[in-house]
Amino acid sequence: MAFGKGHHLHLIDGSAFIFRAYHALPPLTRKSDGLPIGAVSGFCNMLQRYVEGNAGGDVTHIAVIFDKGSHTFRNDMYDQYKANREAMPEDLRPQIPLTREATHAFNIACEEMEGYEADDIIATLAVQARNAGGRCTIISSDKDLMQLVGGGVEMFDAMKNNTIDVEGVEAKFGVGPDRVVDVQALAGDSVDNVPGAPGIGIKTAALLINEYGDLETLLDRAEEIKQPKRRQTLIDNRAQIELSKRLVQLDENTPLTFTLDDLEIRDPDPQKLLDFLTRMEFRTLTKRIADALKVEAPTIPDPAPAEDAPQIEAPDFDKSTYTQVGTAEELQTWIDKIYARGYVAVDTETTGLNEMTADLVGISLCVEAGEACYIPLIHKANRGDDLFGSDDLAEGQMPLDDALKMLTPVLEDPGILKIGQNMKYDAKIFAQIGITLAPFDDTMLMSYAMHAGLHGHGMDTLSERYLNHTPLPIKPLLGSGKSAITFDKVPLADAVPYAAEDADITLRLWQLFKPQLHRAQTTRVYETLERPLVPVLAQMERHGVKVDRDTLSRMSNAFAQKMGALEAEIHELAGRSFNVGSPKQLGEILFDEMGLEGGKKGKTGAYATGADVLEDLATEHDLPARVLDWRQLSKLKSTYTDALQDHINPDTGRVHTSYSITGASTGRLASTDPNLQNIPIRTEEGRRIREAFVAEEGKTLVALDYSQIELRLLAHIADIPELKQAFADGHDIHAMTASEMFNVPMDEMTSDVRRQAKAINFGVIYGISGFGLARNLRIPRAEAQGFIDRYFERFPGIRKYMDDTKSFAREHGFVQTLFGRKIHTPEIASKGPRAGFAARAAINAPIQGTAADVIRRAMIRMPDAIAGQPAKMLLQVHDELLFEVDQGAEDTLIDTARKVMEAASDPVVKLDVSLSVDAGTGSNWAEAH
DNA sequence: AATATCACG
DNA sequence: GACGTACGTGATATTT
Repeated sequence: MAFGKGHHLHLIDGSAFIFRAYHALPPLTRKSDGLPIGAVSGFCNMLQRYVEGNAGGDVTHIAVIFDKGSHTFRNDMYDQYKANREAMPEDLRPQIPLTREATHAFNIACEEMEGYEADDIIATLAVQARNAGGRCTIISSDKDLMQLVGGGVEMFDAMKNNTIDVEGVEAKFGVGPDRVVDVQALAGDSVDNVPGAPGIGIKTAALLINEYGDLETLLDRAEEIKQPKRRQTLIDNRAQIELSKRLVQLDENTPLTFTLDDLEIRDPDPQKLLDFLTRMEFRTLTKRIADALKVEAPTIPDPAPAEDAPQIEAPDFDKSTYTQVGTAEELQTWIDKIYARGYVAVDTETTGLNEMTADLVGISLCVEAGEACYIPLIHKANRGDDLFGSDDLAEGQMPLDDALKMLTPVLEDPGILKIGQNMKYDAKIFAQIGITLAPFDDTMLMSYAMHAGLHGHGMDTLSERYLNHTPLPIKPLLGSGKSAITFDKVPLADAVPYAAEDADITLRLWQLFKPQLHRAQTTRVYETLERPLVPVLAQMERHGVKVDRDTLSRMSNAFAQKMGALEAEIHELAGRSFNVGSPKQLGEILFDEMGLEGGKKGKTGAYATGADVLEDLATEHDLPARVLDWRQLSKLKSTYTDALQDHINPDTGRVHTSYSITGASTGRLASTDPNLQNIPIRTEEGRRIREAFVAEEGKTLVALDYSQIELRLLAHIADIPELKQAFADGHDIHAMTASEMFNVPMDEMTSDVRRQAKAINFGVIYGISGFGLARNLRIPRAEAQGFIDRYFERFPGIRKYMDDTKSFAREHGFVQTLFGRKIHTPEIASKGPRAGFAARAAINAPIQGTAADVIRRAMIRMPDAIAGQPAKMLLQVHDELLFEVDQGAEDTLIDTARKVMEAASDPVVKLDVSLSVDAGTGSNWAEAH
């Protein structure tokens, strides 16, 4: 039956798929010969997912459309068309023909045409489909295709998972699809190098087109335009605008050599498809598709090890080879294997995620890829959902004490390397029962040292990316929500494969990463900045900080009262009651019901009601000001005075945070459960929460913080003599900047002027923009830009640093700290606003990252330095360390700790600026700071 | 599960 | 009046 009513054609923009796949994935190579295949892999995955997602839908016809060659009829019209395109990356070029092959392998129509862009073919097909009475969905978010939308044609952005219809086009261009080319002709397109009219963007263009109806009328009647500059632009550039229109206008009459009927959906030939995937050596995808096609997955042989890059031969994952260890004899054979080898991958299973309260349930070991065991210790005989089940232990387990007696010498043997994934967790679990795990390697930290900025470092991510293997999920074992059980209730038949596999994966990752670490020259970072931090953090976390429940509870009550009063007042002012905590309802009250000006809706259609918006409104009305007060109290109560109480450990009376070593790409730590790195300090009311963080009876809290560490490092890294001098002279750096920028003598400096200068100094660290500074300081943009210009004039080295850093990142895909830590910035190569984000992140990363390295070094040296003193390090807050020390021993501690912190960069990095540390003491954190 | 908001350096 | 814009985090409440 010929294509017509009831048929639905899907057209995939092939180039868009390829580029997205290329940029979304790390540079994967085919194992056997090193051929880059990352983009092909991503392309196949996206294709597969797309086909899967539409199975059972109404799609009847499908095709992937590609560009062919770089020369098209548009180049004949205008030789600069797409002339500013960057050359295709070297490792992508060989993958292009493979994506065509992939499309054929999936048995999906694959079309291209010399001299035409993919967009023209798509346009022609879409129009044909529409004229035949059918529907067409274009899978692309390319704005050049938006002119086709309407009358049964729509677009689908597979990345954002949303459909672009006529309304979507109107939201983007301000005109309907039929006038999109007119707007594009005027606005031009920097990506495709379409000139358009200088100084006119989409907003203005839409305005003009809507006023005059269409481009031709507008150009004919250009004389009538009131704004002189705009009028002149249109008159002067008429030819260029008309050329632009011809460039953006898609050719709906491409001479196709096929018809819509040739695009009818076809089942793939399993043999052909699997052949292709096998040839590409896509292990995971081959398996998945074989499963979907209900045929046996072909095996992909591992390549022979090459001379220079030793490959470890690893068998496929096979959970049937994992064993359960239940007797002393069995355990002894494993211990013998460990001693024979000198290393072992270890993983613990516990009753929870909180190491302070979780109990050890079992231990898994792995000595060789595929050879792993699980030693269950306290698994229950019955599942937890059996209310009347006894607490009897399951069969086949060694007594806990016997097992630990045998394993402890191994775990503590200095000659046996223990390999783990996130060893801080296991080390804390073992520390609870008096076992000191050492020495160890940690695959999570190895990945962090090599891949920071590229992806997360959890086991699932690493296994999928580097072993092509999806680990067994824990969810089906534990359940979720109310019916969730702890691991000791998991039947051993399920527990053994799950637990043993984790150890197996860890060992394989270690075998893969260990040699790479050396090749990537990140060993020093791993050995000096990551691994030694683990025992230090484990100690701090286990020690915890004392938090006074009564203080928090009293504050909660006081906040609740104030909030109640404010809420009544707010409802009064609004004229009705509503949920003050709902930004959606608040926005409707403010902008719809009360009619306040300046309501801006975000992409979800809700009004923005952030603090900046409310502060502006506060000059007009009392309600926004009350809401701001209410929000502050609400935040303090829910996040701090209420929630912190729940984190007080009943056994220790202290709060034990958990630091994530790999959470922040720059090298900073992150603190969770609870986050103790964002306890309020900036407002008086919030600062009082720190009064609840107290020293134990007879002890004192000591806080030491680096003074202006990031600016000092900026002075060194960007090599700014004036800044270095100011630090050497002990001048207030923000005041000095203010003095320079605002022409205010130092002795007449007001705190407000200094505050502005401080914003500029920090702005520089963040990759400043006139817009950002203007918004931060609430000053006109031109004025902010003026400040920045003067700043760069005064400190030209700063601009050079920013430019140099950006080009380094573009060339290498990463930036580095003074200590060699690499922070990858893959998005720097992307187009559009993402590149801007990436550039600013690249500017910030060496500074923030070096500061993070410095305090890490101080922390690593601290335990030895203060050994013998009655003092404990409790918390780290990026540039601050908090200690608890016996009363009377404060001065000695401050003396020691300050020396360690100030000398932390020695001897690896010789800084041109000194590091300075401020100290404070008190019975609570508010006083000590 | 996503979004908005706001706490910190 | 092209465009969108400080860097790095985590927790909570509301809404989908």
